[in-house]
Amino acid sequence: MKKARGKSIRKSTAQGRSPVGIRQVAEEAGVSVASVSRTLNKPNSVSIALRERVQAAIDSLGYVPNSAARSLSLQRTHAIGAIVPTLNYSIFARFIEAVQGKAMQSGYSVVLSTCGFGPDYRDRELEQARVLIGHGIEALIISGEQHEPELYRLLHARRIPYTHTSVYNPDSPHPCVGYDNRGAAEQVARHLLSLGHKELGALIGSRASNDRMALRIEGVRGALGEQGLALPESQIVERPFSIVPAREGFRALVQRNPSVTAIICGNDVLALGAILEAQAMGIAIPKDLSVVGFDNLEWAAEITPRLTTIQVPTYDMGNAAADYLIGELTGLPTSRHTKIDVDLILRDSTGPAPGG
Amino acid sequence: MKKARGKSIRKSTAQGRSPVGIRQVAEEAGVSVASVSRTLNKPNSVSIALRERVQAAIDSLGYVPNSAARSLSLQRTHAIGAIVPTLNYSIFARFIEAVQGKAMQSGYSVVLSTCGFGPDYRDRELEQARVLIGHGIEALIISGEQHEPELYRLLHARRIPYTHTSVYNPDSPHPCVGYDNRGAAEQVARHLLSLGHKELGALIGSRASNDRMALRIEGVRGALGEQGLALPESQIVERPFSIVPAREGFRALVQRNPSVTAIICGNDVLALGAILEAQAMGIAIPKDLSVVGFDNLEWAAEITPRLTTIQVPTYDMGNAAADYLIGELTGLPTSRHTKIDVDLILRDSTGPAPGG
DNA sequence: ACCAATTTTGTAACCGGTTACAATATTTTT
DNA sequence: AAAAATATTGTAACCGGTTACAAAATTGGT
Repeated sequence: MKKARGKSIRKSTAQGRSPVGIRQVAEEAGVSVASVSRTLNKPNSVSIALRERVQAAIDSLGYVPNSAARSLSLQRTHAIGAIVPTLNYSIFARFIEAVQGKAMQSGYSVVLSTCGFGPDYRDRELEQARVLIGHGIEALIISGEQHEPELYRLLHARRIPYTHTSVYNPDSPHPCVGYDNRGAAEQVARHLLSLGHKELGALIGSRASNDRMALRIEGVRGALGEQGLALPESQIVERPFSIVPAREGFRALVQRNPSVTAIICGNDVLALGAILEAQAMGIAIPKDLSVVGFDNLEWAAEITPRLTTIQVPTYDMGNAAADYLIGELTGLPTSRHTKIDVDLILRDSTGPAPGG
Repeated sequence: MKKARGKSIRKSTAQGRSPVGIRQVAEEAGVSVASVSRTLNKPNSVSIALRERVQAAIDSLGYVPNSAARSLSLQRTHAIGAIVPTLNYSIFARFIEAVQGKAMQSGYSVVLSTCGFGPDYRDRELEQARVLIGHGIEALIISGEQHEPELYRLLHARRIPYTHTSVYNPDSPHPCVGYDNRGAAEQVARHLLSLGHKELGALIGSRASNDRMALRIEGVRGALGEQGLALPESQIVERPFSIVPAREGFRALVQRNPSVTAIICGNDVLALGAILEAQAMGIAIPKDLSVVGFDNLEWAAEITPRLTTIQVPTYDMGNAAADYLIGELTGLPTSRHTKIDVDLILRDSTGPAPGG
């Protein structure tokens, strides 16, 4: 049963990788494989003469280490996974960019997936997570705080550090890096209340597939409740984060609730849709109606009227999330719950309630 | 010199991975490792009884295959790399989203990097590419057609398939999936010429760090040249792709060249900046001045005036790029140069030249 | 110059999968 | 029922790095 697989005739398929391994380098340099490995990984533990000999061999053979072998041996892949709903919204794009930058600084790569904003986002997320885990990620970033229990089971079973993002919940058993959605929405509502608004409307994303939206509605209701006011479901409209649906949603909302004097939007895109449609309908902002956004996208300060919105330091959040996970992976002290501060930016899209 | 590394006492660090390997599963199920591997990879080659026994063992032990070992053995990582200038511009974000979706369908993961829009983008790109290659990517997507020669050397040495994107150049020795930047710009210029415009301005990104911009200027000059017209450097302004610099650039451009009646912008964000600043300056669009964008971002049809721009099917481009590389990797027939068609969308930001 | 302490280098056993080949079990053919 | 063809299973040698331990070489002290 003994047999020797062709060693001299290496795989030579069209796609064949370079047949230069550490052993070839060792032979070329006339040293042992250990010395080559050491030259690469801790050059100081090796004499200068040997180091130079090895380096020459590496250069002449064009040797490049095999990452899979290295990963297998070290039991480390140096890959971090991230799943966001979409990249097509600049908040997430910027977030990922920050994560990637931080990760790279520490020698990690980012493997990316998106799960969409659909009602099945949890299943899709789980599916993506399986692929990422299958790819060997050492840590995982997920968005929001509603996820399949199976996802957590997978992560725990493999002891993969992870963190929620875009949410801050110090009481959660899960780590998180994010902001206080409820508090931010409260702040928005209080601002409107202070301007004399009593009847609010909300143009948001689907709560069923975006837990941040649900938290923000809670926040609005909390602030209203303090004044004995309420936000009935009929004054809430859920629409996808796109301008056209936002316009249509805005129209439905104000036509159904003519007494509403201010609209809280789930993000700046919805707010933009609201403003555009209001303009088309001849509704003056903020004279007839106030509009508040969320995220403070680049153009929020440039449109007319300039948009009152919540400023989210997405880049900081990405850095913090990456820091947390890398800290966990390298055994550094970390805190499970990181709060990212957001600010209400007052601009021209909010004003006193009409006839207030 | 003989020694046995503890086999019974596996690594048990805090970060230690699950010690369940294929051999443990085999033992639990009372079969050989080959059978376990076969159960996982070609279930049909194994009897039902054995398959069920193995599956039970896998479930009871919570076995998850080690991707590094698999990669090492198969000499495949199933990872594709992608480097884009930034994710913070929806064209690239959508592109990556498409690539990722396609890749996942074929069982590949996407490892992502950004290299920015700075003058040093080539070096940063090379650096990122090194990391990605070190991570074991099997193919690489890069943006545009200007790259460090060293990058190509690296890719060729490892026989890593790659493709340029956002550019279409059938004469290039390099594969590409993209559109004809020169032709698209020609089309834009001809449209303006047909409206009677004779003095054009260009508000674009840095040509030095974005080869697409240079190609488009060539296109504009080509179309103008046919009519004996020209686009002097003084009528070209380069600015970062952000609203604030765009506004400032627009102002500089029109103040320096009062006779310009139409402005071709490098993308829709620059065009938006131009429109906003024009409005602030009391310049009527399109009556006094025509503005054309590029990319047809979501809001281009929604702003006032609706933006005339070039529609780029970014999603298709991402799909095509992924298809090309996966085709290369799996030995399918592919074509080196894939053209993505773009269209000029005529809207309200362009009109007859004033007094024409 | 001689022996101990220290530094440098080499050997070979891992990491956890895949798979060629051999051996055994089952089905089909004669 | 025996022989031949086919299907199933097992053994162990890979993939290409890292590193514990041993051995060799160098340095230092007296």
